[in-house]
Amino acid sequence: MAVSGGVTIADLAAELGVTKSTVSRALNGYPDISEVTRERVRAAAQANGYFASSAARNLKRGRHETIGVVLPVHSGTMAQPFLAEFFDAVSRTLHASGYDLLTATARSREDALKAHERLIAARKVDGFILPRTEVRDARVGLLREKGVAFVTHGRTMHQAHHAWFDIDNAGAFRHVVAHLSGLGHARIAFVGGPDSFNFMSQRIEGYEDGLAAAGHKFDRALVVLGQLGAQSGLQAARQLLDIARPPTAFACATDAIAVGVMRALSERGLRAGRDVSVTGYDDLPLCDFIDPPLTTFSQQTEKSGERVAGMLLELIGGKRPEELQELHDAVFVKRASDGPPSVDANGLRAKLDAMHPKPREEIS
Amino acid sequence: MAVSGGVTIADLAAELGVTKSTVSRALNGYPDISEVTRERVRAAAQANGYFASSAARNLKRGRHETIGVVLPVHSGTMAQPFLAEFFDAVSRTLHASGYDLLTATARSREDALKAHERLIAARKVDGFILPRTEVRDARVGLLREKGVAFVTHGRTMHQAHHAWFDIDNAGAFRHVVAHLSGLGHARIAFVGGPDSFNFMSQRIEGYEDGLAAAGHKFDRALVVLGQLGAQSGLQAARQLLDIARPPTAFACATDAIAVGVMRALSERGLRAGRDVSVTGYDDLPLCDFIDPPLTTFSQQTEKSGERVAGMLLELIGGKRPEELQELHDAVFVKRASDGPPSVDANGLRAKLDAMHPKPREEIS
DNA sequence: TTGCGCCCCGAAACCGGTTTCGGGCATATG
DNA sequence: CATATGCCCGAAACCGGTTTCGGGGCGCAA
Repeated sequence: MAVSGGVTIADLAAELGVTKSTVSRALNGYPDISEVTRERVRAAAQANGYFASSAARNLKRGRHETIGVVLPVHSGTMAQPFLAEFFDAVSRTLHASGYDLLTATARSREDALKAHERLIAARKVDGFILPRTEVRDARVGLLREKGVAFVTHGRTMHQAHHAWFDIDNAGAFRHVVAHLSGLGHARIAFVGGPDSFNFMSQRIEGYEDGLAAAGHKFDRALVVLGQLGAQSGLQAARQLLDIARPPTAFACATDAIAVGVMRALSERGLRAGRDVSVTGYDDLPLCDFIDPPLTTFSQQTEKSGERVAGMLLELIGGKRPEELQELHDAVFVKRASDGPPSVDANGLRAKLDAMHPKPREEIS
Repeated sequence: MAVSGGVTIADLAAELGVTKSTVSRALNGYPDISEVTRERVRAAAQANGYFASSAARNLKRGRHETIGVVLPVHSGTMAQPFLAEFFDAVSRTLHASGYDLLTATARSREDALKAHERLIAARKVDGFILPRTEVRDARVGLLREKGVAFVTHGRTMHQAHHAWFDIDNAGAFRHVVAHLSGLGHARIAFVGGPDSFNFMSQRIEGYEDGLAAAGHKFDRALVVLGQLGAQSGLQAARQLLDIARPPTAFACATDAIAVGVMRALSERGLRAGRDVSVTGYDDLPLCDFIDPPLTTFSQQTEKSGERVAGMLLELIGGKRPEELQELHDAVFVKRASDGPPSVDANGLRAKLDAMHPKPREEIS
């Protein structure tokens, strides 16, 4: 029931009356093979469905034509909403160069490190893609030490010394703060997750820069960092609506968080896009269908996947890491969850107090 | 920059003053090695970070300790909402037996077939997991012909002859129809996707059986099969709300579809859980946070992944496919999008006509 | 003391390719 | 006509393991 032994290069050579070396050279495009022989070999290979055993080839070549990605599944199940698209883009790009994708998952940082070490030791991969970087990321230390090729999806503390692809998270949040400020919001909250993630610290940075650019002063009380999921957004928003001068706009670090925030709003009788503004980030497929449709940012995951994979192939091809560093823009997707504030912070406080809504039952 | 050549078995043998064969046997648990030698070898391997090259080992053994899964990314981007969890479960299970997971993506049936053929020919994998089966699935034909081990996630036309893991989709929809009927609904719609998918045809079947069991007659006009995403649900619901006797309950084949349906309802001034009932299937993480929280089914993707991978390992281990066929139950997750009908079909028609709401702008 | 068997381990073949080295043959050159 | 040159291709080593075969040393019985 295992994979049946296909036709080998020796079989093919015997059938053609030549040696293995001739077959190998013909198929691999070596110049010292006559065109007629090459074509004869090609035809026979095609006819017999011959395909070089990757194990045998890799053994000699020292390459494996496989790249690895171990994806962290801790830190919330909503962690990788666009996973399929990203994989698709990566897979297709690698595929075009004859590479395959080996995936593993890790539930903790230690798991992730062990997974990388094992894959390297077993010589199963030629390089890695590192998704979801953290500011100080142990994986880059390990891979640099081992001398293994890798490109990160997101920058790190050591970004100067490795290949990376990143989205301009800071720019996106500068933009959204400017946007909200332009609509008239003076109290803009940031609802995010752990700032150990590089993308999160960048979004916070963009938020702060945006506030400064708009001439608003930073208020520590308006920043809540919980987890990445909706549950965390729900709790954060409840908390933010209870302060003396509540925010009239919520810049959320992820769409999932935004959905949680919107749920907290409806608990209090508020509606995003009318009473207050809510924005997200990710552009989940469902964003367009929730009520109101969520204003957010699109990551262009497809392009990201293509570039990350492409850059890794170039790196393996010999390009220097310093030449392989790309920053792309997130695109703002305007929908209906934002708008001018109906009242200012004090007015919102009064409105909330006036309603005194009976809180709904807790969401488990 | 490629994976640096690690320590080889020859290095280790030289250091220990024994031959490669001794090292190999010691590490692989052969009985004809003295305990002291075995321990000496183990210690040296540990100390030098020796790990057998998988390419070399596989070349001789004919196994690859890798299993493949090519996932279809056509048919809507929402196709695999629980992908990360599933991968995690599969990956961990395989991992525990020393196997790795090779993934590829396919944008069409032909792509998928080609991907399988290539992986087999290159002898990169020992077996496959086939996600998202179709009723007549070309992949099972190919793999059976090639004699490659595989287990499907979902049954097929040829289920008697291969290993499969499936969720009782029909049972779930029998259950939800009984539930809605018990609440008093007499006109229950089914909003689904292409019935070429095996899970879809099973859900339809369960829906029909449920209607029969409840004593309702099947009405072709209440079944709309579009695509799997929210957009399709939106359109289907619009259409269903326009018929003479509209449904008071919508049993949706996926959560994404249900979200689209709920959007159509709010367009017409209706609210799920109060005016009409809506149910989904998948239990997406966001289901709990949309308004109202969506009643749905959970697939227990983690257990699914573990079993699928486990079954494949057993199959490779020599077990017969006929012994590896498991059907599990989906679990009903009751939330707030369902309830007794406020009016019957005629009443709903009248209500809709009375409201004459100005339709909102189209969702792109 | 010799013979026999058992416990360990060394020697070498082998897996299926790639690559280095070298050589035969035809053609160009002196 | 003899030699140099270049085009093709065969022979064999090699990649890093696994596995088969065989044999040395030692204990034990005859």
